[in-house]
Amino acid sequence: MSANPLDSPPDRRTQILRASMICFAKRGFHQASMHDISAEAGISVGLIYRYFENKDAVISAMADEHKREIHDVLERARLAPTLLEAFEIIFTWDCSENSPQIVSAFVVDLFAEAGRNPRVADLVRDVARTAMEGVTDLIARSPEATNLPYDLQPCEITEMIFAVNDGILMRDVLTPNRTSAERRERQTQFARNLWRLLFSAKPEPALA
Amino acid sequence: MSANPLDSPPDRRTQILRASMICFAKRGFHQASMHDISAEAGISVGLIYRYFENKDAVISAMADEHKREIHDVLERARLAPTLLEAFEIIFTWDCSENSPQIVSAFVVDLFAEAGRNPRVADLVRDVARTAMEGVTDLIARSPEATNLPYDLQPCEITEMIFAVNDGILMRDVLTPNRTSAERRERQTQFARNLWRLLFSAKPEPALA
Amino acid sequence: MSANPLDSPPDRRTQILRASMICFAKRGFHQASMHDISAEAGISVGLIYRYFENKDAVISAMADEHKREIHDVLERARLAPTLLEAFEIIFTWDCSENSPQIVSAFVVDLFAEAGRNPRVADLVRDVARTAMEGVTDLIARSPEATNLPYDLQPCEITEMIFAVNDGILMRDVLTPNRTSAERRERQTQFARNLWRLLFSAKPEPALA
Amino acid sequence: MSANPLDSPPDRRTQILRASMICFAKRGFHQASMHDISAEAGISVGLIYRYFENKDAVISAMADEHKREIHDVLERARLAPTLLEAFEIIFTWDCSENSPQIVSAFVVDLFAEAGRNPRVADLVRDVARTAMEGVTDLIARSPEATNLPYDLQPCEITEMIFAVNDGILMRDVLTPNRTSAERRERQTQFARNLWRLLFSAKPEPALA
DNA sequence: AATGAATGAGGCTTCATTCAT
DNA sequence: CATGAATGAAGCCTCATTCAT
Repeated sequence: MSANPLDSPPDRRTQILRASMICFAKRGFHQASMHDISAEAGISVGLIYRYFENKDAVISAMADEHKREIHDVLERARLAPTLLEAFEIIFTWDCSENSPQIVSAFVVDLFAEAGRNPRVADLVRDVARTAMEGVTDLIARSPEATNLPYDLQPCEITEMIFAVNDGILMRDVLTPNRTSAERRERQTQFARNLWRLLFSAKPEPALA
Repeated sequence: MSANPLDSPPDRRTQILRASMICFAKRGFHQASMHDISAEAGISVGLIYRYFENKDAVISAMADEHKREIHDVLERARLAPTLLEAFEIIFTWDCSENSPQIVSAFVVDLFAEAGRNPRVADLVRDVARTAMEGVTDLIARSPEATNLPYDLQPCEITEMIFAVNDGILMRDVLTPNRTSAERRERQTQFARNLWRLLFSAKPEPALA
Repeated sequence: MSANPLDSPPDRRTQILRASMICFAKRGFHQASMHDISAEAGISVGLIYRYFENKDAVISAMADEHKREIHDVLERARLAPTLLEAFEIIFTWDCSENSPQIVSAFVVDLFAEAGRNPRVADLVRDVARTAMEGVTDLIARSPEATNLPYDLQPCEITEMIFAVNDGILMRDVLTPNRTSAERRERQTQFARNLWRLLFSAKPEPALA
Repeated sequence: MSANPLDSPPDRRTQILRASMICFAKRGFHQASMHDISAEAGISVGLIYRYFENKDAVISAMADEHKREIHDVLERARLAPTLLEAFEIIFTWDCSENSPQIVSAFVVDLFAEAGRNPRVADLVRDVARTAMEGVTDLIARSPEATNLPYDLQPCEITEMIFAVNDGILMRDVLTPNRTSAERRERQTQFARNLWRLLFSAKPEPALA
């Protein structure tokens, strides 16, 4: 087809996973057919099976991708100069893509699938655990958290953060028309509000 | 089977919806077959079609049930003597059933479905809007919220509450073995922590 | 379709197995598609799965039918007045059907399948063992066999009989155009020849 | 892979056919995939198509091989000093290979295939006819058969021989664990027994 | 009101075959 | 000569839905 070495073996796996993400977000794991995926990827159905053993393997690979992405986000959050900025990175992790609603739809489906498919459940649990450990550590090492408000345990704070974060994501499937920028703006606001509630003794004068 | 007029048509609709809830939680909307539901309900497949036009109608009816349940919860929350107690009612609304993991699995799937099925999306959005209005009103009328912390808007507070609430629920699918009591305990704690963050200038001396 | 109680529930299982026999003989177990079978039976594909778990189960059921048929043949042979007549019954067991080539094609495929499918192999082995025990017993109790020729063991005689019988059947797939009567005639001749070789000290004056 | 001219094209056809024999015996003609064959032969799928037009051509070529082998066996039988030895050669033709069960599984499948594939049927029929002519001739020219027992025609004797021979082979698929030596021993015994029944007026004193 | 046999479209997967390299 | 990525038709099986009883 093309002799361009840049796309010659266009990394089929990635190509298929990208198409799968779109289809899964649009129709759900089990409503998306292998034909949907192949059409979205612009390849034949059979070719998918050269790269994935079966449909479940595609789902698992997507979960793996998700895991990797969350790890990247955590890494970036760790490098942030302030805890507030780390919060902002974490709360907007799904807004870098062109179509953020794809990410939220996918993740909600991923959790739904985790409720039934043990292989997926293990993966998602693993992601959740690692992410929480990372954030707990982040907080523990940050100056803002030297004297935590009230008697909240660090892990309680982390749980609160992730609950808010996942709750936003879950509700996002209800407003699919928000642009990436709007979403980012909104989620940044959540990050700041939560940060203030948690670490700020007094209201900030002028942040937003 | 039975000619006993007391249980003869024991509200078939409810019977079917109850069975559907179990099947949907166990396998997901689209993985649960009509046969699964009929078997769980102990009736024949054909009978379901006498009460519901098709499978989608069952899903919509379940969403309706959910709407009604959330309305009940809000009503109970409205009657609570204090805002903290209202919080506790809201945060533990899914813990009254015998098998709370059924509720969380169902709701996560409901949101996932809302991302694709406009009919379901409208319903869930409507539930969400009504619930948020109710809670915003609850807060506005409560003495604790006379002077809100920082510069948070009432609707921002409500969004935070629902984000936390939905986030907990979403993550609950990962820990299916928690008992109803454990879940209730945990979610009550979230309610209290969030309440303190939002409305308490100082740490409470002895609440738990 | 029909209110005739004789065919009202036309014993779907039997109907499916009869169609399967035809399809399997015509195309082989694995070349015959479920669609072929359903078309031959005049029903839909899905209906087959109400009576058989999957295609393998159909094959196994056919093997079971075969087992039952062989048992019947043995029973009839046991009741025969003379050993020669028993031989004739055994050697022509596959000639009662309208289309005897169907039986031979099926059985050869059954043995081929037995070479790979352990479940089928067990069944066929079981049939073979039972049949040989029956024939060995038949011979042992027959007057013709009081003094066996040479030093042949009863089981060696039985093995010879079954080898000849199966060999005829195997070669029959090469001459599919023989009528049932021709086949019966031919196989009867084999029975008589083998009987004479085994039990007759001298040539029979006028049998054929 | 290798530039060594000695093994570079190590008679690809033979290599492919040898691999096919193994795969066909193991899984049957139609269950064995071209990929199975290529893997067994240690080459790529595409290469098979350089030597064979399609899968059917491989099957036909295997049938051809079979024909050639049977011709060889007949030739060797013809050169045997006595008819009994000729019998023994014929009855053990499939025992020279390392894995005799491969041969029997293959031949049973070949006959099954002959029942459907006319091209294969013609080939197998041709083999059968030639072989029978050869053996009939062998018997006609042998001193043992000067005065045949009873009133058996030479061709009837030949048919009996081949029936026994094929019957043994067919049943062999049920006992796949016999060694080559055991199989040879057993089939030699059949040869002797049949020989005695056919040509020996009296039991042999001490042959086995 | 209730059953469950029956249908057939559609999903997942395999595999013979081709072809660019 | 040799590879193996790619295709797409076809096979097995499921399941929402209907309908005669």
